[in-house]
Amino acid sequence: MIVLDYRDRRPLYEQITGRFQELIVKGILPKDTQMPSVRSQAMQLSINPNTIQRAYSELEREGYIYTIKGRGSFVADISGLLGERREEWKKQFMALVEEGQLLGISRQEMGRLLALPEPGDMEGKIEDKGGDGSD
Amino acid sequence: MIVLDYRDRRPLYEQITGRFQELIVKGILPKDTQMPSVRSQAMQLSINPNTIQRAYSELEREGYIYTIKGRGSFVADISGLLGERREEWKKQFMALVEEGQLLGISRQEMGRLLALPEPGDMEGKIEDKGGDGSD
Amino acid sequence: MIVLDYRDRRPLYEQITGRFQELIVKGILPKDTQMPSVRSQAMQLSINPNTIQRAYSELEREGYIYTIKGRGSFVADISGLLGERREEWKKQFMALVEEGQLLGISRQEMGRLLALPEPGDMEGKIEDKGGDGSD
Amino acid sequence: MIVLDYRDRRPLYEQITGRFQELIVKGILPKDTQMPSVRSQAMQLSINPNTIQRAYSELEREGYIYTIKGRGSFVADISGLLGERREEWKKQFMALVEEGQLLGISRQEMGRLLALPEPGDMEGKIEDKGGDGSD
DNA sequence: GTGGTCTAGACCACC
DNA sequence: GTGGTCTAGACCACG
Repeated sequence: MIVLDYRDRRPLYEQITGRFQELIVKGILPKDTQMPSVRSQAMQLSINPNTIQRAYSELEREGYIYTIKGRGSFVADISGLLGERREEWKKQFMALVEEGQLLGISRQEMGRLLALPEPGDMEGKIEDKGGDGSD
Repeated sequence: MIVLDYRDRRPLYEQITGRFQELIVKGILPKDTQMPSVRSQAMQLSINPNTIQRAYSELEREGYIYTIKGRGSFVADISGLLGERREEWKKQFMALVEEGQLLGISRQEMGRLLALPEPGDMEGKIEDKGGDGSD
Repeated sequence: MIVLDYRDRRPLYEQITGRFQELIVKGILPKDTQMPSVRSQAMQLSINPNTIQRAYSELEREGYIYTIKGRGSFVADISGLLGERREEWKKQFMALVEEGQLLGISRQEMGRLLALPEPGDMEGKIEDKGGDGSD
Repeated sequence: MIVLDYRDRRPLYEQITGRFQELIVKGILPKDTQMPSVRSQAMQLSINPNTIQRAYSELEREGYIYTIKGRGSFVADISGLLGERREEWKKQFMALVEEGQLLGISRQEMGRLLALPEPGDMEGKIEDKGGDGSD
């Protein structure tokens, strides 16, 4: 379910939280689904349990999962949460847009930025990083 | 040069800084142009000199103008500043866009938000507000 | 037994659950007492049976009542439940108090907050009052 | 400035964030004061830098400090923040109080809880901690 | 030098 | 078994 990209400059824990958020928001992981245990997930990705722990802590702090000590972590009910979050996001977005205009960036230009694919999305492309999987 | 909008919910000093930023960024006020003195500007707008003072302080803090004691305030050289600012802004923008996608907001939807005029911008237009369209 | 307050901003079902919780906690409705049927209660309050249904579901989920299909709903044995709940509540309370102190709110100030009646509490008293003092 | 209490069951990083919050809220550490570096603070307390790192991350997330990479962490301007936080806190407090009343806990009883010294507060008295004033 | 991330391995409390 | 905390030590990017 989770794939790590070591070429991505974002930290691992952030890739993990992002991916799980996506799965939860899209409903692929429904409410109350048990998350993989910290240790099993760490083994499956061949990384340190602490990294998973950190990712899960973030997810819990942001309301995407809830934790019962000794039992595990579970997908939270985000139905109410999402609406609020989106409103909050829109406010921030509009504020940033206005600020950008003050810097002389036109809305048209912003539109072009939106159309851009995310950097790092087509990883293999030009340089390909050479040694990649060396470790 | 500056017009205040008392319907705007933003504080006056913010309207003023915003407007001056725009004028400076667009090159209408070129580098080293002398800014109107605090007192004259205050009189011209019929507001308290403290408000102008605060606006100028903000502008100076943000690097748009510089002040020589006893002489007045002048438009700063923003050629270098602007590039950095824009880069910084773009980073923030792209980060916010990605965050929005995680909340399930499509880039298309963001585009629509961009197309919308900011609220408060057209106050005169829609309701027509009586005679204000005159200017 | 139940009085609705349409001036209250809380949803009706929440007013109902709250009131029943009070009645059960205070022992006015002892263990195994049969609850009014959904339909009769709805009629008595002149509201939609779904609202009562939802209130009862909440009460059941929280352990205040239990339901026997085809027979009705009955007040549960809360003797054990209440102790746990209270302990849990006290933990939360003490945690919140400490957090408040970190924000610079003194315990004395908190005491004053306690002395205040909650807003909206007296609305019913003034006008309607009705049978509330009955027990 | 910071003293750790190993008898306290709270995690170390939480003791540290709490103590710094207090120092910042009380104004003992004014705005823009540089925080001790992660490594120096860790050495001074004889604990692992990761623990300090975690504490500082929390403080930054909560708006008490800001960080400039490669430069250090600094006390943030909390003047605006505090008011909002307190309002938010009061809402939570009043909600919890109401919930407590539903559980049959009187406001008087809550008042008594407020008067209680925090548990773990007196520990130092008995043993006196020995020679802590060393620095 | 600074903060930030990650690993490896340990111990605790909870259920 | 589960999550949560902590240590020790490493490497990175930034300035």
